[in-house]
Formats: sequence, structure tokens, C-alpha cells
Amino acid sequence: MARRTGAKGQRRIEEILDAAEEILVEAGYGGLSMRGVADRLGLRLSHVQYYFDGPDALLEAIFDRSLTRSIEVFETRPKREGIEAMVAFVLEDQLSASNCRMFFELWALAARDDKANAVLARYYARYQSYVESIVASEYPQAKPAQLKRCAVILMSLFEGLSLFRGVEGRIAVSRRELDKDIVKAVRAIVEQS
Amino acid sequence: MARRTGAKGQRRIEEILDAAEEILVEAGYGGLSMRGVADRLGLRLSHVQYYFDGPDALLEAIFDRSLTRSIEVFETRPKREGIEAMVAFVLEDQLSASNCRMFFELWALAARDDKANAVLARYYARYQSYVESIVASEYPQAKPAQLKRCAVILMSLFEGLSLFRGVEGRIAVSRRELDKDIVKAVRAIVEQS
DNA sequence: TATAAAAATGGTCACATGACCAAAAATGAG
DNA sequence: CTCATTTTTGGTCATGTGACCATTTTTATA
Repeated sequence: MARRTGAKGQRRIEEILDAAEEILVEAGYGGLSMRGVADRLGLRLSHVQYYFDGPDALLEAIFDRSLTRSIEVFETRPKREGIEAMVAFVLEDQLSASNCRMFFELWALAARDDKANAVLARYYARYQSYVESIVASEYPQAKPAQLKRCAVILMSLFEGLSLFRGVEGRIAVSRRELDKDIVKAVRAIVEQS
Repeated sequence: MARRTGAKGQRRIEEILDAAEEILVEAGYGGLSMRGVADRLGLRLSHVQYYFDGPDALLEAIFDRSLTRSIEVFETRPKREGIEAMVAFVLEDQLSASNCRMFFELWALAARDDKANAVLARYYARYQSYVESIVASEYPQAKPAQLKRCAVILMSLFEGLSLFRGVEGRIAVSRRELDKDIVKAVRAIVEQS
């Protein structure tokens, strides 16, 4: 970008990002194009190009916005909730289908793009802090290394479960029981052996 | 495809798939093109097109081959191994970096393509059976529902951990300790409460 | 060896895409 | 109102891509 914008421009940018996000979710990275975004909004190609240098810049902006939002979501949660509430929250709310798909694209990108990788690393570092703090509030006696491993396992579990959402004929397990199992697992890890 | 091929053709197809796989891993879905594959091999575009109708067919074939290989890998493992050995195996061997990237692309694709989704669902159904059988061999008293939840959790964990591989500044946790924690978690889930 | 199938060559074509440019219109601060 | 800035229009262009076709060479088999 690197372009001065007024209030109208900011609104335009949001509009463009909304449309681009829709397309990304519907058609994936391969289906995202400047022209496609412009067409969807009834704008000229060069109009979109005025705000975003190219498809890469667009993609980057989408991910930036999305990650920022996600971080806000969990960092503004009440600090005093327990593990069970966190599990329920993460498995229910945060992973909306479309957000989920965006993350798939982002993971795929991060595997080969250093910049995306760095962005993702920063995001998950904060995510990890959040998870650790929740676990720590319920198990204050847990050692830092234990907390860390526990957070890694929980995050991996959350991400993994979100992958399996949407897989047809998937996992017909009871969410309630699953939640309980996860809580059990955390206890097993974090209570001193 | 739908093309009769001799032995030479089969070799060509493998060659093409190898190159396509490389490109996919290096450049992602967006970077995969028939021409790119042809160029990498020093073939004509139309030569590649002789074997694969278009980029989609190519992609599908890559994933087919890859999933078939992955299934073979774990289904030919000795049946009598325990959970710990499985965890160590999955976390070490199966998830080679490049294979990992391919799966990222595949997940992203499956999120919006029904056919890919179905393929993935079939793959993970078999994967799940494998995991269940391993857990069952160590905990014969476990109920089917418990086994299932346990398998889902383990698979999610494996996939999730593979996501975090490669994330810069990631998870500096001891693999040894992590493995232990996972085994602990399984026990907690599967031993009757 | 004859010959049909398979493998490979060589090329054209239409199409979508993004880079790039020039200019007009709308907007808002002074 | 004025005028610089922001926003928007309208267009060209080179490029990369896959679809498509006709043809030749190689291969295997009867």
C-alpha cells in the first residue's frame, strides 16, 4: 500500500478486504485475483490497484486483519475463566467455518513464505501465552515447562480439531465428552507425576 | 487421464507427478501449472497434457498418490507396537517436511472442494482405524466410544503438531517430554473414570 | 517385418491476469 | 471559494496459461 488515505479510502479498503476474504474462502488462493475482487465490488481494476499493489499485498492484508481480529477475540476474554470454558469457547466460537478456511490457506502459505511464517509465529506466540495463563490459573503449582507443553498440546489439539471440522463423514464424537476428555488430559499432564 | 499407457507411460507419469509435487511444495497451489511442470522436465506442454487433462487432474493425481503412500506407510507397520511407539513414529517419520506441506495444500483444497474432501475423509477414516487399533491393543478394556474419542484426539494432535512444525520460533518443547505427556493423556482418557 | 497403438513434437489460439499510464471527478482543508 | 489531495475512471499492454489440433517418431506385438 504505502498510500495516504482518508476516511472514504479506509472504508474502501475494508470493502475490498471483505470481498477478497470471501473469494479466498470460496475459491482459495488460486482463485483470488485483483480483477475478481474488483468485479465483485463493481470497481475498476485500477481502483483496487490504487489501494493494493498486487495480489500478494492483498493476501497479506487479509491475513493481517484476520489475525488481529482473532487475537482480539481471545485476549479480551475474561481472564478468570477455567480450562473447560476455554475449550468450549475455542471449539465452538472462534473457529467459524470461514475463518477456519482462511487459516488453512494461511498455513499453506506459511509453509513456503517466510513473511507469512513470521506473522503466524507471532500470532501463535500470543495464543500460547493465553492458553498458558488459563491453565496456570487452574493449576498454579504447575511448572513453566509443564505449562508450556500443555499449551502446545492444547493449541495443536485445537488446530487439529479445526482441520477435521468439515471433513465429511468425520468424527461423530460427542462434543461434551470430547471436552471432558481434553480437560482430563490436561490434568494428567499438569498434575505432578 | 483416461488414457491407455504402457510401461514407459507409467514411468513418465511418475516423473511428471514427482516434478509437480516438487513445484507444489515449493510454490503452492498457485504456483503449479502444466507448463511449469513441463518446463521442469524439459518436456512439451502438450506432452504433459497427453497424460493429464489439466492442472486439476494433475493436482488430484498428486494427492491420490501421496495419500496412498501415506496409508501404506502406517498400515504396514507391525501391529503389535504400543502407543508410545506410534507417537514417536508419527511425530518423527511420517511427517517429512515436504509431505507436511502437501497436506497443508490438501487441507486448504478440501475446505472448498467436495471431491478432495471425500478423498481426505476416506484417508482419515483408515488412519483413525489404525490409531484405534493401536490404543485398543494397549487398553483392551476401553469402550468403543472411548477409543474413538481417543483416536480423534490423537489424530488432531498429530495434525496440529505437524502444523506447528516449521513455524518459526515455535514450540521449543522437548520431544521426549511431549511424547510422555501424550501417552499420559491417552491413559487419562481411556482408563475408566 | 508390418502395423496399430503409444509416446512425443511443434505449434496456434483465446483468454485472464496484473503492470502501468493518463486523466477526470470528488473531496476537504484553508 | 480555491486548490491540493484523494478517489475514481478508462484504457493499453505484455505475459503466462491451458485448450486444442495436426503431425511425427517410437514402441510393442502379431
